[in-house]
Amino acid sequence: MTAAPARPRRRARRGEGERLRDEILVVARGLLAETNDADAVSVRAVAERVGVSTPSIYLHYADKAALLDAVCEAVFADLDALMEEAAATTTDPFDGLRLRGITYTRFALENPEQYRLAMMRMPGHLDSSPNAFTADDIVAGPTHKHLSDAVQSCIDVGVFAPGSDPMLITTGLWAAAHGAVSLCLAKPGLAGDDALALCEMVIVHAGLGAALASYLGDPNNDGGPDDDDHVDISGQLAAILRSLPQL
Amino acid sequence: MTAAPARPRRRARRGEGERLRDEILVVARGLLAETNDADAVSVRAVAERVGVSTPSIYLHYADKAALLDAVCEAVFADLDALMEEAAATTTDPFDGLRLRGITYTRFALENPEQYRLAMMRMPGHLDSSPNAFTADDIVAGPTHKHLSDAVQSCIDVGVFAPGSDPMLITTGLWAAAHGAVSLCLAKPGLAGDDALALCEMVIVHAGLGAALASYLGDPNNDGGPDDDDHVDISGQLAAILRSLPQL
DNA sequence: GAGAGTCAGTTAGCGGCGTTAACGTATCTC
DNA sequence: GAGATACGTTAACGCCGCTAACTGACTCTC
Repeated sequence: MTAAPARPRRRARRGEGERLRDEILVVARGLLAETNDADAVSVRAVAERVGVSTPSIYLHYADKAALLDAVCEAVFADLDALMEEAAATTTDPFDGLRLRGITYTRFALENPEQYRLAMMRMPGHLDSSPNAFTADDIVAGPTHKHLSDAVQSCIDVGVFAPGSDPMLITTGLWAAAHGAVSLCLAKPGLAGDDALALCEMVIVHAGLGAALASYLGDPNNDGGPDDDDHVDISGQLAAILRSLPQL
Repeated sequence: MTAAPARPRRRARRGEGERLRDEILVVARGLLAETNDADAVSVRAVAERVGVSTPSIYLHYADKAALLDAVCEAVFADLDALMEEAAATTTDPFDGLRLRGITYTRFALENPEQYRLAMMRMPGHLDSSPNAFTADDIVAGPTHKHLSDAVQSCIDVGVFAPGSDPMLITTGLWAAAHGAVSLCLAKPGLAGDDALALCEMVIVHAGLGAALASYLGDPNNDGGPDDDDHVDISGQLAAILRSLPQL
């Protein structure tokens, strides 16, 4: 059986071809959420569930990758709103970064397969299209913009040293949050029983580290390529840290 | 043609069944390195290249996932040695952490598909076996041990505050390095033209952040679940950082 | 209202994949 | 030489993504 829909689908009227497109998207997204397995979201399975023949999918999506991309896009459209909603609960810029990060990682932990599709695929693969979520999409998207604005606010209040590159810090923070959450997803158990707690720790550390580095001037990055002046980094750092007041 | 080997393969002698197992592993690893695409490493392609029929693979590996796991294991066996070699060039514990991290990320950037297979796959997928590189394998492996020893050395010299949990810090540093490199692999262009530089930055920031946090006592983690005492975190932090001596 | 056009699908099929069942055959033991 | 058996082979199943070719229903024009 190619498809045996209980009620044999009223065919779309003349101008309503787009209706099926949306229906396919909804079904694919639902199937992905149910199975948490992108392999289970086959073109055939989606078509059957929609109640339509397999090749009909290709009338609305160029290939499977395009369909999955659309699903990711739909899912990620919610993420930025969630992050900004979370950040709105504080007025402190540094805390805003933290809240955004926590929301980001929680979202990923709650939508693992969607996150994997959007952020853990490598370009050039069979199941990955050229139109997929690229670096350009990330930088152009609202999330990156909101994040870098928050970083700029931190620069303004002096958490990051004046003159710091907000884009670089933004990317670094994103990388840290992504690393924590993707590691938790790929290697469950590594973070113990509270993955979100590890993610928060990594995020906070990344923020603090970026702040400290911006004021210290990155060690090992000061003397050109051949800086084998083996100073006692650990000793100096420890001395500085020991003399710190409690927060 | 199922396989047309130039010289029609001498069949293994009675006790030498294991020879083919190794040969398959070598071919699979080579194919992966050549194509940089796990999808190109099909059971059929490997078999043809070895000069053997497809089902013969299953005499030596339970399924495709098991074969890929074996490839990953073989590749990653080199990584720990590389990292320790790099760390041996310094006596400073904190610098040792940094060098290990850089070596780790460089290895991943140079062996992207192998790294992806080992660290960016999620369990429960079709191409992922239960025997795959798990959290337990990581913790039990030499790399994690060497890394946590180095973290302990940093605690001993006071870079991380006395009483810090070395395992937690180790996992956090690993997450940061993983995040930087996996983001560079999944979203090329995000790090600009020098992915390794971004990775190094993220690694250094993670280390500095963990150090600073260990002495500050994590802010936002001090007052129990309902710590809505909205102190001016950014202001306090900025004040502390501004008073820092130059390294 | 009859014919033309085209939108929105269908049926049939290709080549590839991972995997299994059933069958051969070279090699060693006695 | 006669089994026994380790080491493979041939054939096939059911999935997959994807394409070519066709058809029926609607709508527009004359």
